[in-house]
Amino acid sequence: MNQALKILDIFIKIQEQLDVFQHKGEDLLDEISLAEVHCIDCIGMIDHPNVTKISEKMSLTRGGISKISKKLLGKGLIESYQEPDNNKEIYFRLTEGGQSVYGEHKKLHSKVRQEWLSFFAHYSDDEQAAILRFFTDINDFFVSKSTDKIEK
Amino acid sequence: MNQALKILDIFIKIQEQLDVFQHKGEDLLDEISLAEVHCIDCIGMIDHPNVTKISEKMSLTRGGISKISKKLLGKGLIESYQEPDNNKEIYFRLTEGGQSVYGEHKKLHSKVRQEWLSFFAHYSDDEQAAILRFFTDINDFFVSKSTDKIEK
DNA sequence: TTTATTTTGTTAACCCGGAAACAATAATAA
DNA sequence: TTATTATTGTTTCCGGGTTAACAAAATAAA
Repeated sequence: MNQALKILDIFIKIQEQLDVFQHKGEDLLDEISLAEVHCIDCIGMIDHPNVTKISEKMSLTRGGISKISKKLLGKGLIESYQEPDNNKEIYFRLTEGGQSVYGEHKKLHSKVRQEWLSFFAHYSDDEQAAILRFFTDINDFFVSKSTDKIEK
Repeated sequence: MNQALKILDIFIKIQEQLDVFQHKGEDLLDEISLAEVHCIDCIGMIDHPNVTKISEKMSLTRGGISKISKKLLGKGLIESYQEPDNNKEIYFRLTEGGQSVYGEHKKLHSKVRQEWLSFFAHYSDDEQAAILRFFTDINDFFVSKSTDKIEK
C-alpha cells in the first residue's frame, strides 16, 4: 500500500473520531455548555457585540444566539446594554462571572496550544513544511468549496 | 512566525470549518438523512446487524439507532428478521431500495476517495511521508485519549 | 431448578440547533 | 416629508440526538 493510500485511510479514521476531539471533556465549568463558553469568548473579544455579530462569528443562526444569550443572561454571566441613539440593537458585556469564565477559557486554550506546539516539535523542518503545505492546501480547498455553496 | 505556529493556526482554522466538510451537500437522495444513509451502510456491512451493533459502529445511542431504524423500516429501505432460537435480538437486512441507496453511497464514497488520491498526488514522497507520520501520530493520540476517557 | 444479573430494544422527556415567520426599528427612496 | 426596504432580535415549530426508565428475553449464579 503506497503512502498516499495510508495517509488517506488514517485521515478517514481521524475524521471518524474527530468529534471526540472538539472540546469535549474539558469540564471548563459544569452548567455551562460549550456553545455558551464560545459565546462568552466572542462577547469578550468583539467590539459592541450583539446577536448578529456573534452569530456571524460563531457561524450559528441569530435565533440560536438569541437563545444562548438569554441563558447567559439568566446565569448572570453577561448583561445587555443599548446605545442612547439606537433602540434596535442590543449589545452585551461580560459580568464579573463572565470575565472569570472568559479567563478560564483563554487559559485552557493556551494550554491546548502549548500541547500542540510540543507535539509539532517532534518533527523536522522539512516535515513541518510538508504538513504546513498540506494544511494550507486543505484550507484553501475548504474555503473555495464553501464559497461554491454560497454561490448556489 | 515559525512553521509549527503556522501549521497550528491553519489546523485550528480547518477545525472550525470542518463541519462544512463532513458529508453535507451530497444530496445522495432527498428524504434520507445522513444518519440514515450511514445506518444503511452499516446494515449492508455488518453480519447480522442489530440495534446494538449498529449503535456501536456509528457511535450513537441504542435509542438513537432504534428511532432511525424505525424510519428506515417505514421507508421500506430495510426489513427486520429474527433467528428461530432467539426471541430477543432483532436483525436487519437491506431491501432492494436499501441496496440501491447502499450502492449509491459506496459510489459516492469511492468518488471522494478518488478526489483525495489525486489531491495527494501533488506531494512528493518525502512530503507524503511527513504527512503520514503526522496523521499516524494524531490518530494514536486520539485513540489513547479516548481510552483515557473510558477509564474515567 | 430457581433466582439474580445482564443484555436488548423501545419509549418518554428533554436539550440543542435550524428554518421561518414575525414585530420593531433603522435606513433608504420617492 | 412619507413610503418602502433592510436589519435586528425573538419566538414557534421541527428534526435529531441523548438520558434514563422500562419490559422482555437471555445468561449466570445459587
